[in-house]
Amino acid sequence: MSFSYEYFKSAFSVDNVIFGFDKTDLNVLLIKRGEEPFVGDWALPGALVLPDEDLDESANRILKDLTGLENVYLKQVHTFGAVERHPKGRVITVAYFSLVNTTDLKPVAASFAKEIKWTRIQDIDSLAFDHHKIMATCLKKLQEELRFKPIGFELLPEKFTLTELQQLYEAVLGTELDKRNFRKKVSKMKIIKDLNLYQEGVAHRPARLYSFDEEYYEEAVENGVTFEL
Amino acid sequence: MSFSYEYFKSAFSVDNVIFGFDKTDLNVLLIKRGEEPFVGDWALPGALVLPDEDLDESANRILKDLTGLENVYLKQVHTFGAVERHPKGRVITVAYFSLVNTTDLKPVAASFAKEIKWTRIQDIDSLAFDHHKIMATCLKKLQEELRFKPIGFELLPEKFTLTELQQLYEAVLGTELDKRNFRKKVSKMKIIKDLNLYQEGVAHRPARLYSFDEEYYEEAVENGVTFEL
DNA sequence: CCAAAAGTGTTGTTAGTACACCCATGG
DNA sequence: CCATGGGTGTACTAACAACACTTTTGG
Repeated sequence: MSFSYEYFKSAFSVDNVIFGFDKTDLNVLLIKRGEEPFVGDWALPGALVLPDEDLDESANRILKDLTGLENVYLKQVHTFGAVERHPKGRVITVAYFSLVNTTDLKPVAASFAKEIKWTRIQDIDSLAFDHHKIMATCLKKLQEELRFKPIGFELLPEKFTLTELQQLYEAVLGTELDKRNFRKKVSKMKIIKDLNLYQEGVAHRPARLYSFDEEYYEEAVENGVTFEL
Repeated sequence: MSFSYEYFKSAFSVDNVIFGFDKTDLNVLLIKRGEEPFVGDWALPGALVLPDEDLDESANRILKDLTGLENVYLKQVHTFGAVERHPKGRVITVAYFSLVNTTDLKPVAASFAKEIKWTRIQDIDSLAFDHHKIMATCLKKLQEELRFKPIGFELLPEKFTLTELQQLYEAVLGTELDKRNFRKKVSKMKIIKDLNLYQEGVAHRPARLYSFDEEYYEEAVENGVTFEL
């Protein structure tokens, strides 16, 4: 392949906005950069795309390096290619977001990071490169998706209560929701299963536990069940 | 910028699905390729991204070369980066669609094309590279956008009738719509202006002409007025 | 028995859907 | 006067929004 040489020198990267949820807040996994440029600044985890690697694979690799997780909800959002976005040359980056269940999850700083941490979206101020814009774009996309597809379950543990589900929606959408209307709507869709189990050891009436019903879920994600809340 | 050299040889391109509408059908502008690979096959118009060119600029350039048009509705849709998608090397392509009003428009075959033509979407069978998949993805995106944003006007001439608008929605969404309900919905949104003008020279009762009201339109596009039809 | 969160129905309002006839023009 | 598409209203149904009290548990 000669024409890229003749053309110009450039690179592709993938940046991944990894969302997690912890009972009340929506969080993003950030790394502290260990390399120039922007050493010591917080940034989104990302990597150059390998020669024999599809874009989705690359996003999955980043996710696995940091969290050990595979087969997680992953969505390509937008490609950022402003000429000056990388101070050292032309780097076009494809942004993805992923949704992970953070229960029992200990992220580890991979090779390209000095440090790693979950940060509440409302606490993120500035990030390296144009990563703040990338994060904002991915958040907006997540909000849109959540309104029309039942992907919220991806952020929750296997067993969850309806209140947890509602808090998740409230955290992502940044709104308050009516408890009764929320439950009415959720139960009308057929995607959750009542496990006939209850919370234990809580100082109040224990909540029923639910899991989501994969059978209905798949088609609901495809066909975009309206989940306007 | 050294690391791209050390890394691997690759190129970025942009492919543009240019949609037009001609009273009854949704069309896409296709070119007949004048270069290897796939010489003589029909393909989407596309180009390599120039060193000092943003992605959106690149998509605009393709559009201007072929149609002479500028300041047209243009939307980035998805980036395709399968390792084997280009037989001569690694080329990652960013797909855009644009919406153009085809009245008084004569597209010209630019340098990279031997021939150019509007093709009805239902008549497109196979295309070079993975362009059929790209086209299908962009069509799906257009359909989604059209349901929630009033972007259909971009495909129509300045003055249009409500029946033309309805036929456009039917062509894009591939459904039939009820005339009275359609009109009710359109008039509830504040984005079109009655010009108090009528069609001339038609062998039936002449239809009123409308144009869209840019003042309301801008915010409706931003905020995503529900235009579910 | 107190604190804390779980759970549960009804009513009014709004948007959606289905449907059929008369009107204005050119030929 | 005929053919063609333009234009209009109503009744039924389904979804949405607002709202307050009783239940179950741990401490």
